[in-house]
Amino acid sequence: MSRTITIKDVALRANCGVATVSRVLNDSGSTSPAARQRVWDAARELGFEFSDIGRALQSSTTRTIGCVVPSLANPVFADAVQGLQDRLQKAGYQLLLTCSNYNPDSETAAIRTLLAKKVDGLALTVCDSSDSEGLRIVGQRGIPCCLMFNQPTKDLAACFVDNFSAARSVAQEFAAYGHKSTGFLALRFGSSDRSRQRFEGFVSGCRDFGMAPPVLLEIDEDGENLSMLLADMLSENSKLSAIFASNDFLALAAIRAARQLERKVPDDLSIVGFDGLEIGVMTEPSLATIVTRPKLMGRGAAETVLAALSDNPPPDPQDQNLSFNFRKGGSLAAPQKAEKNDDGKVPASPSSSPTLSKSRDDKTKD
Amino acid sequence: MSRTITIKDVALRANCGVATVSRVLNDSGSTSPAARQRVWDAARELGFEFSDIGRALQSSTTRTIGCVVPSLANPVFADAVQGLQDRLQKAGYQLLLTCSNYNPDSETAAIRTLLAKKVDGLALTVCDSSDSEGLRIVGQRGIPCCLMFNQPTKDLAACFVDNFSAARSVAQEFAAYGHKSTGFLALRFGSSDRSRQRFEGFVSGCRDFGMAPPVLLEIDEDGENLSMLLADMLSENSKLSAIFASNDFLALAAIRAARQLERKVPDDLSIVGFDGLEIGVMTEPSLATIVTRPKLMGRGAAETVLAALSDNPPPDPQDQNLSFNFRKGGSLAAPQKAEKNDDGKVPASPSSSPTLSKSRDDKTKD
DNA sequence: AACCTCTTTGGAAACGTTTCCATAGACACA
DNA sequence: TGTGTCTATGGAAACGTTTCCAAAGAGGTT
Repeated sequence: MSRTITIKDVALRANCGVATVSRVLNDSGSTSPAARQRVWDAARELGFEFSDIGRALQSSTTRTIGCVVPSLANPVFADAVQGLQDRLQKAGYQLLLTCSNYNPDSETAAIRTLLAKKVDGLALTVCDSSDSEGLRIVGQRGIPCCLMFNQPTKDLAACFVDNFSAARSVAQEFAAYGHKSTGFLALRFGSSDRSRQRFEGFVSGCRDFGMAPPVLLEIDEDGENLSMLLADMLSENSKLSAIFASNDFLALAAIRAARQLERKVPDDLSIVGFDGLEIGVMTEPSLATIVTRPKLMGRGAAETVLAALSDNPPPDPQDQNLSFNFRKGGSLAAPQKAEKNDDGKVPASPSSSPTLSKSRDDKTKD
Repeated sequence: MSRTITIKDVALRANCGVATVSRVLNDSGSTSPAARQRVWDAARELGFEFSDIGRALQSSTTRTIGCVVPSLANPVFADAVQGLQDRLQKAGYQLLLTCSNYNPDSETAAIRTLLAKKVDGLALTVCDSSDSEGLRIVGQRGIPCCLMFNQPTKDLAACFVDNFSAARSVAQEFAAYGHKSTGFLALRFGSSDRSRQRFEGFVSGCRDFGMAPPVLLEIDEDGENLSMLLADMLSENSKLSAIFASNDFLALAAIRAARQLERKVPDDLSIVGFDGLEIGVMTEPSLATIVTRPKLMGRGAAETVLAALSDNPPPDPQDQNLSFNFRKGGSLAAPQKAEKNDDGKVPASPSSSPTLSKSRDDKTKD
């Protein structure tokens, strides 16, 4: 196993000093044609490649950007990372990637590690941007950093959607369809401030558009026994006719759970998600949702960080607040007013009947 | 903006040599309690953190693994990366991630860059493992490396599924349903050897199970105007009743395209995918496909590389050849316009339940 | 021939670690 | 007191670059 070839070896073979080798290979400083030729030959013959470690040490720059996202399993984050990496690559930067698994502690640890690795900048999605140990450290280090999905903070830029407003508009849609009693299916607020902001926006919307305050169901990321929790929620709130889930994955899981409970979507229960995953239009029923642009968030974060690194003015903060759209879908409809008002409780038959129904219809088109 | 704190600053403040600081903070060598205390205090007061660059240079180890995948937009790769990163993180390694966008040249460039960054190991999905410049370089460098999705090569381990056999089994399914004339929808072979292997397996299966050689439609990754291409394909091959797509994304796109062409799936056209994306069970029709375990591939690759790094024996190569299953789905049925089979038999739906188009989901979760 | 200027060059310092090595002091034992 | 064994310590080298600086030589102008 041959020792790794350094600039010194090249210098030796080319019969010159290391400084000359560096100058030739980096095309900097002035060098004679003869020397250039000798160095090139030597480098080629030895199969020399620069070591970025030596370079990094000397230049205190790694051309590396750190990234922390909750998970790659959710396409929303995968897309953002893709956008981020595309843009960074074009600018000659590499991506150091870590997943926090929605855990604030791993998040902090991850950020620490990235800083120790001397990344030149950071693009982060944190559990809670308003209270993050990691962000605090980043702040005092003064290293270029852009948030993704999180709202911006006092000192940190962000590429994001206005969760509050978007969630509010979902309430408006529900109201327009005639729903009165709704629920919010949330990722634990501790692991996703987006979830909390959406809840708050939704609550605000429910109030303003004349609906009852939504029932809150906070669940873990893994979506463990969502079906049972949902059953409880529904049986305890017999009039509940619509659910807003804090992301599309949860919404899809809720549809599945509802099916197991023999609640028809959207006839018995309307469901709306958040994110606008592509797949939502191919499911049955198709998923009504807030459409966002994760890839743009990634790219935007890259732009922001790159700008900071080259001392350019940051992109217009206005442009970083990405727009959203509501997408209609088969999972949202008017409530069927079959049931009685107050006392007529719907006999919920929870886990006792695990049998799958043959859902008829099939003809609902999207 | 304060200069970055080094071990020297700590030494100065703690009134000792740098060697002592290093020993204390790394808990190596022997040190007096008094010195320990002074160093700890100094380090805390200065907010000292080690620089991994200095360490890397000196130890010629970066605790960093490089990864190249075609794209993160396909959940198959996102999952694999997630599995990879999870495992690596546990072992204290970071992930340097690059996407090749299915382009052999970017792939090579990416590998070069990662090597320059002195990654300790690599986990790669390459366009064509049998002919890859990047792999050649990796080979001569002798750096620990494991492929993902690609079949293993003479000198490189891999976590993979046997594409040939899996594709063959799809042919078998088609034949069992009574299809005679089929097509294969492929990613350009130049950008995905998986696609080629699946095609070959499918061809082999078609031959052995008494079907005509499949019509091949090779398309670009972006799936540009698939609808038109598919239209041509179908009009030129009027008897074609089933299509095998080289991945689920393509299959889903094909279903959409078929819908635009007013060809009903599966009545007019059966479609089967490859990968087993979760979402396939929630679409309408649900997607028949080969189910694989991308996350396991990622984890397996991590295990392999980590083993090599710690001089442990590599995991049993047997275990790295991951199993696959065929998943039934609404997108696959017997050809409808029973142009009578040559032998006059009515094609019977194979296996248990002949019911069409109901996703029997839920139990397939792995 | 003396003096400038300009190009080309190599030595050496610096970047932040770890670790080898030599030394100094402490202590025990004869 | 001399000798030997330990522990604790700091200086310095090494890792692979880049870049500052001084010097050497070429060539031109007086």
